[in-house]
Amino acid sequence: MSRTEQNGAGRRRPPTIHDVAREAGVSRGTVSRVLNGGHNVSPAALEAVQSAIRRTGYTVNRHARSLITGRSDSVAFLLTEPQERFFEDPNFNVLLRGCTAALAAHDIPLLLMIAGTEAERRRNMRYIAGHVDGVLLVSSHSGDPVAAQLHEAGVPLVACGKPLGQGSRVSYVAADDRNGARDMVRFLHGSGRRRIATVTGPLDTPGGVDRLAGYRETLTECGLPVDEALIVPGDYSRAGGEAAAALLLERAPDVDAVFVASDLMAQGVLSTLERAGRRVPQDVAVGGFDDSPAALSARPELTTVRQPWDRISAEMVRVLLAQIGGEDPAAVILPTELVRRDSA
Amino acid sequence: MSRTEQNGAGRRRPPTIHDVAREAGVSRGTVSRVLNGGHNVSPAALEAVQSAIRRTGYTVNRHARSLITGRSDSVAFLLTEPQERFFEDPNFNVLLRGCTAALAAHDIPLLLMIAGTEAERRRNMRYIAGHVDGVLLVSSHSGDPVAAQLHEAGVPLVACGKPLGQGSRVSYVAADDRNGARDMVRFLHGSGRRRIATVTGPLDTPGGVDRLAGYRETLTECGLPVDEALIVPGDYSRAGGEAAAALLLERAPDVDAVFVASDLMAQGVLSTLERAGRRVPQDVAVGGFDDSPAALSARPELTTVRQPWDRISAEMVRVLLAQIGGEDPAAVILPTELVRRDSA
DNA sequence: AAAGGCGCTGTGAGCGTTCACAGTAGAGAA
DNA sequence: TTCTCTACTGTGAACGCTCACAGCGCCTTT
Repeated sequence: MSRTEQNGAGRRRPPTIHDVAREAGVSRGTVSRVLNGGHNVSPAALEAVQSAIRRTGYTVNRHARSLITGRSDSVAFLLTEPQERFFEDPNFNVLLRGCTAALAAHDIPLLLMIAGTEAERRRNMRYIAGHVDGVLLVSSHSGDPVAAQLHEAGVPLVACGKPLGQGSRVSYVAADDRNGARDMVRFLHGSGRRRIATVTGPLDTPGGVDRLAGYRETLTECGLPVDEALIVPGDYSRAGGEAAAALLLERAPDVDAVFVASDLMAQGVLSTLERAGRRVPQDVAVGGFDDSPAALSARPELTTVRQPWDRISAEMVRVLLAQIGGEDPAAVILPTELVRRDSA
Repeated sequence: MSRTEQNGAGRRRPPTIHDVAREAGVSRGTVSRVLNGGHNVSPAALEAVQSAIRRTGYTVNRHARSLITGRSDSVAFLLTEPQERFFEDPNFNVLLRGCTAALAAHDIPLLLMIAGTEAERRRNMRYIAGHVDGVLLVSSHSGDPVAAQLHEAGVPLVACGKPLGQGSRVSYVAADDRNGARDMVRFLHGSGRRRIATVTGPLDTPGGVDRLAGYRETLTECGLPVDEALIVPGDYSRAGGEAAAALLLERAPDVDAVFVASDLMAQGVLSTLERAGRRVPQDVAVGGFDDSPAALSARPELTTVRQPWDRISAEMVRVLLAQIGGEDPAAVILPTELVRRDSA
């Protein structure tokens, strides 16, 4: 009966550190020490407290703890992309999942915040300052002032992808876009292609810039001329890929390979090429970038450059936690990998 | 100089309710009343406090508030699907975005928790009890005990999709799967198809069961026999769709339409059909379900049944907040809509 | 034998709020 | 005038935790 009243549907107030202390026959202080690493606690007391915790089903009240420590033991995942891209891009799923899991291993919950509109951005900024220990930032457009604002406010911060524009020392983790692009172009060249075009990403994103740079360099390196007619701007979207391919076919009908800066755009390119009667890969080879699920759902399946999203998320969390712990900002660049399938 | 020290990079401790009270020339109590609705506060005091808040840049310390109120003013989005589905299914993005936005409007942050493994599940359960005001649950498999556990623990809870199996009164929001399926089958029949097959979802999910039920009913209603050879089980994955279609062609080569219980599976069906030399929609009409981005990236573009994800997320949040506010659990079923494209 | 150090323990204070209560002043009713 | 009621205001006491400090034995050293 009293048991039922304590644990049953009655929703009794949860046990506190006092209850545990009484149950274990020690003081609050000792329980607290056990909770925070167990230093300077005798083996007997340690055992007594741990057993009492188990018996009472005690869980630390994080609000009370945060109130005094000033830490919140939580982290925000902040997305400042316009929402469309979030929907379309399957990479975010992987990234989000990875970050959640990596944080969970440290018992740190992830707060998801999306700042599409200006109002949302303001709200999130207000929330973050003082309510969150650090921020995992996903925002590639250089016009985005969020990174600078957070950095200035002294909030520990790790960006996914190199924050373009500002020279300020903010941490980031990124795939090696430039070398990934080089691998792909080198591969296309190696398979005999000579009129290699590219559909770029937005040129106000580091990915867009670096992949294009890799493309240019490799062409020169291979002794091919860099023909500006073969360089078509894209926006990472499927529709953008379709339009870019149409423009490309018009400007350079003799194209025999396209390096597309994202898989989603590559899908669009494939679709335009098909409608134009070009066979892939026989007439035109198509190389993507990301190795997202879109690469597998494309027909033919995409030869692409794999971004190591699992490692990226793990590194982002590692760097962020280190920074929260007082270490200096850091930049991490992770290698990509060429994945051969059917489109090139 | 003193200003700089207070607001600059020095990271002074943030203003508290005391600072605001002093600045406004009132007491803590009055400031608190302003913060919580402003009842029983004179216009003069209200104005003074609001101005003081603006001048000091005060933000309420949610930890302190939570400590005394017992509320956390946060909500968990709990995903107990095995991770693969989360990655593949573009619907989750829309749902997640919708929930985040709807909660943000109430200034409530969303904690993302993923419980793929048993360890993760235990950790999350421990966290949820006492740290979160309510849970938005995404988990369709009936074997999942999480819903029951949470409900028993008295945690306000809204499931996405009807929790199968347990009769317990837990809130949920779902699309009208049965009627959606009926609309599609009726449409296929109306366009002259007579050998209408179906690839089902997993039959331990409510969506799988109800869509199949709608299929069966409508066939009978249209005076068509229900041929068990035309009913092939699927698993909501693209690969599952490919396999199901292969099996179907073997069992019933004369099939002239397929109602597929998800767009992703429909992509797989399309791909198998193409390889088998069947033209879509001329030889075989294909209808999907979800109207996810996958429907648009399919070739031909999928005729499908649109699930109102934006409304689903909004309703989930509404029902959850109502329940946190003390109202009774509720079930909400939202209508679907047939979207005509090229595959049927 | 006294002094010093070390390992362990308990205690008080305080983190920033909200809530219940008590108190004040002014308006209206008797 | 006096009383009551209402609208507003201020004050102490929590909420559950961590942290700094002081105290107490006990072992080692001089």
